[in-house]
Amino acid sequence: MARGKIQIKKIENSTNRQVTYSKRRNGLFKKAHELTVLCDARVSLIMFSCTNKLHEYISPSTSTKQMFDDYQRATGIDLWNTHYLRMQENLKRLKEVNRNLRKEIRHRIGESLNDLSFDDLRNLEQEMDGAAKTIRERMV
Amino acid sequence: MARGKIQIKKIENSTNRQVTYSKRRNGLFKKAHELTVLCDARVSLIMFSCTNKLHEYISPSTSTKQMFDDYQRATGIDLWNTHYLRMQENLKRLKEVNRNLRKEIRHRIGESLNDLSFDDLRNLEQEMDGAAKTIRERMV
DNA sequence: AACTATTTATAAGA
DNA sequence: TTCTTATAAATAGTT
Repeated sequence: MARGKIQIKKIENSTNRQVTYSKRRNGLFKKAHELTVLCDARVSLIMFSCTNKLHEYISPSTSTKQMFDDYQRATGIDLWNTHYLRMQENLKRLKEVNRNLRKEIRHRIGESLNDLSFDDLRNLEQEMDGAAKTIRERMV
Repeated sequence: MARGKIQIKKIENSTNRQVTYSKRRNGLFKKAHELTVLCDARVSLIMFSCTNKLHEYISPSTSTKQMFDDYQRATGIDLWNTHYLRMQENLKRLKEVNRNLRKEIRHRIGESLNDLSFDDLRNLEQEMDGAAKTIRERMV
């Protein structure tokens, strides 16, 4: 029996804490579902116990991902930032590679030669002659 | 006074629905906070009313973003997927472009010539000769 | 927003 | 863990 007002402070006895967590978790889920149905609302309820066990409730009309997306839209907070940053770095790196490949092609068609030293030019010229020769042999 | 069991089904009168939403929302927040304190748990509670107004509770010891990250880690579900799908397509496109640039370079050093028609080869040869000439002029 | 009759949740004991 | 039950808390309907 519930004897006396309960105090809202951490339950120190870990067994009691676990039991209370389990009971109240179910209570919260029930309330969340009732709110969903009664008021046609969408509810996402995620909890981690102090032992980091995950429990969640999500309104049947939606999904956790949808709620996250909607939350982000509603708050303007970029929850994806970390992941996004990693991909952005990847993109940047690829664009740099792309730029260098284009530059190399320009050199091979005789453009942007200012980039190159005399030695570079000599090597390039020899490569070009060799390649042209290979191509001519191919065409016979 | 609460007269008779309430039925758990959508409240059709929109004023009543709004009032009930507001009351029960507060009840849910209170319960969520009590669970947080009593049981040392972390709770994220996000709701959208049927008019799409956002309300949320988050345990003081954490943040919504942290909860999303932890949720993702705990479930293994990649919630970022949709979000980075567009970036992934961008990455794929850039890789394809880079692949083509590399192929063009190979042609210009006399490799992978099987890809090319006779006309391609002739055009390439002429480009190469012109470029080699430009380079030689440069070296003078 | 406040009231209150009831229902509902739940703490502790079994 | 599940059930019981005394009591606290929430709340539906009303004002």
